[in-house]
Amino acid sequence: MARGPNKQFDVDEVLEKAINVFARRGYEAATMSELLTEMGIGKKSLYDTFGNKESLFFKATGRYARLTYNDISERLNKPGSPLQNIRALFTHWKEVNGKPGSCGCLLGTSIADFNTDDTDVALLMRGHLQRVEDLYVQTLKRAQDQGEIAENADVISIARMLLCASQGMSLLGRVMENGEMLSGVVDGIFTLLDKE
Amino acid sequence: MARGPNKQFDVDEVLEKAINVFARRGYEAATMSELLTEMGIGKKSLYDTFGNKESLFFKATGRYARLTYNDISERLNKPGSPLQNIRALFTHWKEVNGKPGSCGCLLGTSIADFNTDDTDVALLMRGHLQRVEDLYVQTLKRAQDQGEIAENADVISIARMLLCASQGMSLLGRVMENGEMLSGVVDGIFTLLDKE
DNA sequence: CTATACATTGACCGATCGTTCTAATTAATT
DNA sequence: AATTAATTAGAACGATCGGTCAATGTATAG
Repeated sequence: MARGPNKQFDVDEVLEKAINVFARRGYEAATMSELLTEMGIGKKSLYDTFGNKESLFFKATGRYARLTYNDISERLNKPGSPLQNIRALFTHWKEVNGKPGSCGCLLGTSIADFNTDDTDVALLMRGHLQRVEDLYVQTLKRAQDQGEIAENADVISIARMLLCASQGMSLLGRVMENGEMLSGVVDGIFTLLDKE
Repeated sequence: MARGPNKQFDVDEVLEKAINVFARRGYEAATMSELLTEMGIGKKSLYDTFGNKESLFFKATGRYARLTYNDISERLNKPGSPLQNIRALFTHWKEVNGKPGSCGCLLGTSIADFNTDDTDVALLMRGHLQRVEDLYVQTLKRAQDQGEIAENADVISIARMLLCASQGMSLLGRVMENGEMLSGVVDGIFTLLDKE
């Protein structure tokens, strides 16, 4: 009950909790009561700090996109084989999304859930997807330089296929109870990609 | 205002309208008023015929799954090259999902939106995905028989990859305004698959 | 010490949600 | 002609939604 002139909670920390709720329940289904309980802060604090629900969602997706991009970037830019880095990334996602109760990618589920007509959220998502696509392109080009895939391979198309598959994986992970399906997906991609 | 003892509307026809609303807005965001307006029937008729919102959604997804399965089956079982049939199917989806304002696959968006914890809807979705996977497997096996892909190719994994990619496509189609991205996805898949 | 900024709880708001129900109406059946 | 099944519009329901506000308390800054 009242803690003085400094915020008594870490903004990023409670935003992380909000991300979890939105990812698990979806934008519409997530109620403010749920968010409040999970975030563990007062109603007034929430509205003062994050604005209304849509604004909170925008901040949550923004943070999620930033963190996700950094994570992908780090994993793809590890030293060694670029192609193996891609494979390791997808294997990582297979494990994360294959767990029972996995919620998938907040951005992916939000594309389906949030009305993306022409709001800021839609722009945020397009920008994120574009940047991740670029990460794949750069990595695939390095794979070309190292002779891992064919010189004349269409890296942009392959990058887009990877982007698409990653979203599909997080979606399928939500509904399939065992990770078997996702293992197959990754195998399917790389039995093909390894032949390049 | 009152039309006698026979239903004055075609059940499947208004269910089709409901499918559109759910696909466009998502389960939670779609309100009964919206559904009523779009379906063009009275409130009592709706509740008498379809039960409550969840039951209506279940019937809508059921019909959608059935129609989708039949469409896929028909396209994959056309005479000629099985591999080309798969490619034609994905090219078709590229065009459908690439259109501005496309809503994507009702089942895909519902996976993200509807709470799939352990309801009938989740079972319906798993069953549908499994059946479509089987369609791909059968088609890929025929492609093997005809020497279109390698004898030792892991057709189950490739089938799962295709299933995953198709869901990713319908998701990306919702948020990307131009079909360029999806064209790349299809090209990416088949530049790889053609090498098998 | 005083003032200020931030916190908390909880009551409260109007709007809308999904749903039920009543009343009136119509057309086919018997 | 009477009955029955299906329709419609619309009133009304309690619940819950997102959001606001007032009252109160507390730690820091000057």
